[in-house]
Amino acid sequence: MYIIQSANMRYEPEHKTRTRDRIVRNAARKLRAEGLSGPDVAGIMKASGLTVGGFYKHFRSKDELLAEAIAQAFSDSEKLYSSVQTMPREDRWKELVRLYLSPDHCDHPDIGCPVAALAPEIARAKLSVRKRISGVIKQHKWVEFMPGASAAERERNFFIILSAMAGALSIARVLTEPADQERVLASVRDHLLHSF
Amino acid sequence: MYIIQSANMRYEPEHKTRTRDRIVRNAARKLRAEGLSGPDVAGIMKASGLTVGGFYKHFRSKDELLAEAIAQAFSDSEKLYSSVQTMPREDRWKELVRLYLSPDHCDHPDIGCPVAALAPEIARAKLSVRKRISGVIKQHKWVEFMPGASAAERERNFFIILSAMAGALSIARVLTEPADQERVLASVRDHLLHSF
DNA sequence: TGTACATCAGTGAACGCGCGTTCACTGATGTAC
DNA sequence: TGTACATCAGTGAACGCGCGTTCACTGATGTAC
Repeated sequence: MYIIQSANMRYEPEHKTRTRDRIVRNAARKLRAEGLSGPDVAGIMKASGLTVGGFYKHFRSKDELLAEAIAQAFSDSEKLYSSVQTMPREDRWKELVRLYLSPDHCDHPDIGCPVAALAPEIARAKLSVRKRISGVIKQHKWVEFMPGASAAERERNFFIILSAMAGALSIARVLTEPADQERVLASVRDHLLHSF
Repeated sequence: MYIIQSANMRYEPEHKTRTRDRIVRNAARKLRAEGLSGPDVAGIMKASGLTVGGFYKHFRSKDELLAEAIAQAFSDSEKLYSSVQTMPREDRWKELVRLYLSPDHCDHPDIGCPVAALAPEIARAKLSVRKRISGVIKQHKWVEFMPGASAAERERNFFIILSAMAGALSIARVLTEPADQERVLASVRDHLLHSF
């Protein structure tokens, strides 16, 4: 047996990992802004302060990056509204609804919910990607602070609330008039806040 | 002034119009199945029984076709559930919800609702496309048989119901397990049917 | 009635550009001896 | 201490393929005279 000395590196040992992570995070943003077929490899590398050629030192293909970037977008957005953790338990989902259906979220898809930004495109992705994201959705962190007495009820309400919110945001983003966007967001917001 | 005789044509006068229409309808289906950047010009023409070269006798660019095909998808799907017209007025929206949130609709995006299939991609399209579709959504035929006493209330309920349905369908289509898909669809279906 | 010519939807090969991927190279840092 | 060589993240030019677009052509049908 040989012990591989991880010596002779001109960067710290975590350097490459951090670079890779930076590429994934930039891709996760670009995806939500431009869609699954929007960003190109050169652009993603440039946004990460690198040049094209180095890409394949980190990923086997663009597809491999996309799969990771989609998952990254979910884990970004799961944590996005961690501010609701400071509220009384039974009010958390209401604050989440208000934040999700805000004009601010509507205007910033790149750092927002990937369901609202990408769901139909993910539905058309390779089976392996859909499987991974199926798991992410079913284990979603938001489920735990949904309204409902049982776990089953909280899961049903999670599906209902996420569907309504993501649908509303997708539709609002199609509309060109800010006043129309707000009518959609407000209708769904009021409905959800009075429904549970 | 010259009177242009529309003589010397080897096809009936409506021939070219019908061909163009066929291309648009095929594109409208392919779009919903494969996304806005999915179908290629050659494939759309082939699906219409033609070859690539002829495309530019009908459209100035692929972009021009896409804009029309998106609008076509909306008008297809507006009429899709005309079967509900035979029901008592106040039950129509309920039947629409049942049909929209059916496994059948989930399995056939190509002939289904373009909001569920394309909304986030349309949101990223050119302003002219978004404007056109904004109009289509605000004038949507489904508004008239939504629950609600006033026009304003029916519009709010249209936004709520469409958001929830389109969101649910988009999410269900991401999920790989049919049983999970049905849990999402059923949760939202039950919620909507008991909410108004 | 026949011949020359115009029209035009449709054909399919060719062109050119964008973009994913490859590859020879760089330069900084390490080890061997 | 110095010289030769290995390692490896990153560079940027080049390659090649897919696809939107162009273009010369076809062939069926009409008109002119």
